[in-house]
This record gives sequence, structure tokens and C-alpha cells, in this order.
Amino acid sequence: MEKTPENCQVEDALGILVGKWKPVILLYLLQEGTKRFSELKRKMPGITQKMLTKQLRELEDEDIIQRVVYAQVPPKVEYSMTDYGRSLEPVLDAMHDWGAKHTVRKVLKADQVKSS
Amino acid sequence: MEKTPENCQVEDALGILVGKWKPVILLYLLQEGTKRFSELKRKMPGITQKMLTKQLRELEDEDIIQRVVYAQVPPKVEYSMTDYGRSLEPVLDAMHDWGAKHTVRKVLKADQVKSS
DNA sequence: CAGCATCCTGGTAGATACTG
DNA sequence: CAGTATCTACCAGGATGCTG
Repeated sequence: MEKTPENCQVEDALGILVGKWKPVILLYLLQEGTKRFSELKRKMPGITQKMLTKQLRELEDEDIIQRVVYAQVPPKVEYSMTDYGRSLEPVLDAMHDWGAKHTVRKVLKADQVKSS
Repeated sequence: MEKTPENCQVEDALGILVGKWKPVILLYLLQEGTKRFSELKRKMPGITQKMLTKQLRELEDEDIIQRVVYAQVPPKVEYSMTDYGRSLEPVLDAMHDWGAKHTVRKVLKADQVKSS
């Protein structure tokens, strides 16, 4: 597929990644494997149950993550990356690498302002 | 910089890329070089002047693109990528590649539903 | 030509409370 | 434990009109 602006496929990846907590959720699942709902919640202080549920549902709808419910009491639900979801890893890597450089740059710039 | 979720640098790249028209604008400037305001506007039927201005300003504030104003009548303003902005290209590439695969996958999935 | 000022709207995010 | 159900706040995005 050509990389012309008229034929922009960037939006798809963007659409899946946008959401205040999605990148973090994906990084957890990619690096630490399967996680329970409560584990994810604990890892992300500040997120509400509603938001976590919503973001997970959206990722599930896109087949990026998998949701497994255990029929037991108390309930147990586990989330993990799908093989397909793992294909997003290079994208996240590229973004992370760029973000790291960008952060460094912002710090340098702030220094310049200070010393001027 | 480590790629731990606690230290997520993905958001930075995401923050710069989100905006309904930013990826397209960047692809135009990356692939076709310097462009005037009106040229960009013509390329993107549907965008309003206000939105184009806004998106361009935001990209400029992040030093991704450069804005050059020619003191003449009628006014002429040209936009181009900065060297720094060009460093985003691998990110856009990664996202485009993924998006292209994703599109194919969605088509296949739709077919499965139809033939079932 | 390029852009600002104003007003409007829908959806994302969040706070809070309740349930199988 | 892992969710729904409401309600509220905010802002990106958009329509329209004016200007150096």
C-alpha cells in the first residue's frame, strides 16, 4: 500500500492508540503478559473503573487484546494481547523512541530559556 | 530510555500526531516538500481555514514544521518540515504499515461475516 | 491570501454510586 | 472482583463572518 497522503493509513493505528490510557495498558500487557482487571487498575492509579473498562472494551473490539472470563466467585477476568495486537509493538516502539528523544529535547530547550 | 509503562514516552508522539488532519498534513510536507497555506487547503477538501491554521500552529509550536511569512501583498506563507520534524517519519511509517495491514484484515473479516 | 474572533455542538474523560 | 448506570465538565472540532 502506498504512503500517499490521499491514502492515509496512519489514522487507523492512531485511532486505536488514542485514549488516555491505551498506550500504558498495551505496554503492560506486552511486557508483563496476562493481567487481571484489578491488577491493571492497581498499576494505574488515577484511572476509574469505568474508564479502564471502556478502554479495554475498545481494544477488545479491535482484536488487539483478549478477554477471558472465569466463571467463578469471586469473578476473575484476564486480559492479554492477541497475536494480532502484538503486531502493534513496532509502532509503539517507534513512538516510544521518538518520545524519548522529544523529552530530552524539551529539557534542553527549557535550559536554553533559563540561561538566556 | 527504558520502555516501561511507568515511564511511557508513547504519549508524546501521540499527542503531537492526534488532531484530525495532522497526519495528512505531515505526509504532504514530508513527501511534497514546502507548501503554501492555500495549497494545503486545496489538498484537503473539508478542512476549514480555522482548523488548518490551528493544526499548523500546533505543529509549529512543537517545532515539527516551520512557518515562513513573506512580507508582500497578497500575503504568502509557506510551511515545511523542520529537520526535527523529519525524525517523525519512522513513526509515521510504522503507523502507516500497520494501518495498511489492519485495513486488509478488516476487509477479510467483513468477508467472513458475509459468507457465513 | 492567510488568518483571527465568535459561537455552537458532540463526544471523551471523570466523579460518584450501585450490582451480580 | 469486575463491572454497569448516571450525571457533569471540558475541549476538539466545526460553521460563519470579518480583516490587514
